[in-house]
Amino acid sequence: MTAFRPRPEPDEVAARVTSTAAELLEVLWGRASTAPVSASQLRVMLILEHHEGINLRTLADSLASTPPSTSRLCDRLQAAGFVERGVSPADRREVRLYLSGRGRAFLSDLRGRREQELRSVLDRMPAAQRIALVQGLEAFCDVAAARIHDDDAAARGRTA
Amino acid sequence: MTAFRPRPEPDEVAARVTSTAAELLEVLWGRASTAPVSASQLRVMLILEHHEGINLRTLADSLASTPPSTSRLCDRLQAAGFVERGVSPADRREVRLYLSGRGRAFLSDLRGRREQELRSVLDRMPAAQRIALVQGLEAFCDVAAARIHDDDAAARGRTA
DNA sequence: TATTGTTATACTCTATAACTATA
DNA sequence: TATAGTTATAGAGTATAACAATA
Repeated sequence: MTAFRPRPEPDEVAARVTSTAAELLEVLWGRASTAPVSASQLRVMLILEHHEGINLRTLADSLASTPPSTSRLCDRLQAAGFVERGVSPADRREVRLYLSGRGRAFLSDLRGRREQELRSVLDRMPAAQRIALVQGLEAFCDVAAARIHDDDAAARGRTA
Repeated sequence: MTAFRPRPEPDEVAARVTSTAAELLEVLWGRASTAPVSASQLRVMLILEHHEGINLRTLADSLASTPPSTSRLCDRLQAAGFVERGVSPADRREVRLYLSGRGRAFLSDLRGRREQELRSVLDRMPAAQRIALVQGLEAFCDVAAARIHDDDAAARGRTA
């Protein structure tokens, strides 16, 4: 089906396996309902969780979306009580966005339900492979978080 | 932030780490554009890839969606040339759905771009952890695929 | 004049209800 | 009558363009 590949690189194998695992996880997590929060709203909350007081334009950039769409998303999240708007003391044009207590509680609950789905798989794995998985994923998280952070900083540099 | 947890179980740690890794990956992959295919359309194509000739109702169930929404999704995928509709020989009410050659080519290209994003992380990991990750994820994929397959079969049992 | 955010409008995705065709 | 699929209608998400308020 795919083109001929002589001696696949180790990183290529790793990328293929990780890609497959992620697609399976997407199916698995599709079962842990995020209601009453949509996927888009969830992305907003995940960003707000780590960027207290971010303004609307930066949030739109982080979503790779536009200010009008993001504004409407925040309208509904605010109406639902998961997000709060405030005015910037420095610049009265700017809106400052916060995750409410209810918003944080919701994320915590959702993570609990998703991790339960995960455990149903992890429980059935041989212990040695599970330990290897954790060790590998911890390193993966370190590198991925650093990369995402660096890219965000670079994007701010270009914008500012 | 979270409740007191005496002696966390190994599986709990594994679930938390996997959950974190998945959230990071979601951000990372958000950068590999799926245009001109929406997220919903992509889910349809991923299911059709492994279920040749599935009918519309079963596809809707697999998406945890409804027949009308799924029908419209297929309208657009068909118009774009990624999906084909056929009539069932056994029951003329049923539609049989297929991924077209263009559809398969698109998935292959998307996977290539996503795996490139992944490699940018994997390349920066220590070799030992990368090997551990692959070993762990292979076992994860085996168990997850089996679980998803079992659940699908059980769902068919309840419906039929 | 430039920037931040919102409102106006149009298209996609989603759901429920009503409908057509087949079994 | 029951089932497979589509059409009708309404609400949410998204984008571009036009606008208001502030810098």
